[in-house]
Amino acid sequence: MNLKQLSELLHLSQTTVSRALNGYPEVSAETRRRVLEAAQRHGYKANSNARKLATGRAGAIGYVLPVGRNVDLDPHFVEFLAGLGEHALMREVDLSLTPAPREREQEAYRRIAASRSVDGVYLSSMRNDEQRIALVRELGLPFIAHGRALDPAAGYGFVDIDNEGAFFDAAQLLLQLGHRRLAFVNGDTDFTFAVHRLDGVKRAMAGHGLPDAALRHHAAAMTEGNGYRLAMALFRDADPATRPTAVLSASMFTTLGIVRALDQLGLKMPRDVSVISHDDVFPFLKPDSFTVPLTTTRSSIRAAGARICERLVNIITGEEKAPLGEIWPVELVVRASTGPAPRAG
Amino acid sequence: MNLKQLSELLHLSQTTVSRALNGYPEVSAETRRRVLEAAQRHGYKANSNARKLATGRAGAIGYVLPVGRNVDLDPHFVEFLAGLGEHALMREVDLSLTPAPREREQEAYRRIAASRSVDGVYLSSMRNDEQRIALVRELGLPFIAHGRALDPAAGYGFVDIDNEGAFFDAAQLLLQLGHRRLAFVNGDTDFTFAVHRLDGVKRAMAGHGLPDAALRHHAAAMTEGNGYRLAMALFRDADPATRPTAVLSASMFTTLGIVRALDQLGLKMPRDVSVISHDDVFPFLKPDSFTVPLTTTRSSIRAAGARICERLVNIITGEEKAPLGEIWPVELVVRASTGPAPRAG
DNA sequence: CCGGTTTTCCAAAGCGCTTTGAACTCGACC
DNA sequence: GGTCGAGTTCAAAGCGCTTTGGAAAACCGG
Repeated sequence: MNLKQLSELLHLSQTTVSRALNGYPEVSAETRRRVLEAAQRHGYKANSNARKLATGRAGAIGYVLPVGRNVDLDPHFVEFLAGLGEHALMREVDLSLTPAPREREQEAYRRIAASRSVDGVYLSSMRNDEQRIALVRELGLPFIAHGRALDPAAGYGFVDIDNEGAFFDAAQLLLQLGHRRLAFVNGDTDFTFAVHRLDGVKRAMAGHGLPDAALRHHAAAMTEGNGYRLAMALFRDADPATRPTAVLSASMFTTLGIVRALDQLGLKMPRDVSVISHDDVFPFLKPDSFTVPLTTTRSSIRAAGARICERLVNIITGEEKAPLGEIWPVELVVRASTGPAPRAG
Repeated sequence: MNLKQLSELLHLSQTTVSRALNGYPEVSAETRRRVLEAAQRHGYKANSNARKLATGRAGAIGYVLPVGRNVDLDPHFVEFLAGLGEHALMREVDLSLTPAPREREQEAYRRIAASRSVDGVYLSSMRNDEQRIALVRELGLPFIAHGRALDPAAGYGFVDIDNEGAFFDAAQLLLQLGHRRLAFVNGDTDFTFAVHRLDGVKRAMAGHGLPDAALRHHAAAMTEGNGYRLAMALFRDADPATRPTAVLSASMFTTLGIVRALDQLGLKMPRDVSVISHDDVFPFLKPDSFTVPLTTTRSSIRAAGARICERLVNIITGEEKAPLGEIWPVELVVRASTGPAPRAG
């Protein structure tokens, strides 16, 4: 059933039927009722491709999905997607994923832009050497970033969390508890979020007169295995008098590994080691259900997904005309994994 | 730049340019070269919506993304997506996600079908009372299922793993090791995979003369918290003479909780309790990096994603004309978490 | 050199929708 | 009675591509 058939059936023009369906005012109430009723009865739905062609709007937002043999999608992506999806539903937009390996990312964006298959895109996993912003700008593709580039010369829309502040607060708490030998199991510092977090920790340390070099810092992919390995390297065979007394962890997955290593080495939280983890709020893995409930810096990535979608749609429709950066505060939730530093000796 | 402009630029008709670009034979090598070169130079890309309208093909596969306040997307979805994406890239199809709450799922499929925004869909998380198969059939929407309905009257394409066999093998191993009191922390038995797994465990038990009632079976969402809670319920304050000596776990997340509970209760694997977990192969959480490496039933969900995409595209193009069920064997990987049952007493 | 292929190219007709510009109806108003 | 404006409806022109049904050009053997 297409528009032509429906309009013939109703003895009306396609114009009128189209307008009745799309809620334009210049059609009588009675006609609209008839049209709606007939459309309903015959299960008529406008062909989305025809509509897209005619209007120039795609009714979808895009994302370039990084794929490749050794690319692991962040598991938090699914939470982000859930948030995005919830809002997308309200605004009746679809989400179009274009898979692309990193080296063909540019090409993918160009294709998206030229083929007009989406109305806008969101960028995530912002890197230090971020190229995409200039690219999508050049392409005239409306966009919003989840996270931000290092370069503060922003002028584009983004939603980010206050990574610097979060890890400042976390480190600050540890320092106030008397810890002086801190370790930080960070994410890959090619990404800006990891850089910001490191900055936060350093700032807190500087505030207590500690040099950057006093921090045991490790950057790696945020997997359970890496958390375990790094914690083992830090604590196995380490002199209790010089080993770290507190660990900051960038994700619940690394924390999982860290906790496992501590367990195995017989180190107790918070007696021997205090631990603070970042928590993106992942329903399958909750910090308060750990044996020793974890102190965390908490920020819902799902909420971020919803907000990203909301703002991107607004940017596309023009409701948001001068996109700006938005930085969310992060809660520090103190639970049982943090405590006073063990007495020296 | 559109086709018309490009063709004028080349002093050729749109027909010829279109054909040159799309690899049709009726165009001279020289002309094709010129066209390709010009298209390249001016960055011409066919408008995807126009093309879709003209060809009737969408160049995308669809998925109805379950969303809602209390719906948690399975974290494995991201791995599945990675696999799907890898193949989608090769076949140059996009992935279109249509968010929908469960109660408006039907509507979403109808909309997808009527608006022809995708060429086919895949279904996942198959339920016992699966309605979607009949629906997409009625809608004439090409589809493939990840997993399968209970009803063996198949006749549709699916890719599933041998859940029954996997858990039969796992239970069998435990039984052969002398375990007689088994517990099974299963996933939600509204889903068929959980039912199949339970069947497998029961079959193995029956083979050893054990009644179904001898199994401590618990079905719940596969979260770390649930694993912990259920393991605690099984082992805390339990008489060592009657408590389970082995636990089967449906996912690495529940296993995480189970292991935590055992740790906390001072129970050692495999001395006090043997554990076998199902492992979907999640790079952020590996069974062989556990303190006690876990015996697992292993099957890559990423590989399944790739295969699903491959077959769905084939079904759409008609290369696969009589879609059939495909059931993958599951490896049983024996590591250190399983051992002989503790001596009675 | 000619009729018949084969190769190469083209004009025009869709695909199914939106939207412009015009027309038609009808009561109101002067 | 004529004009005006509001309220309805419509025909037709796109949107940018693919594809059908030729036609022109080039090639071929006889």
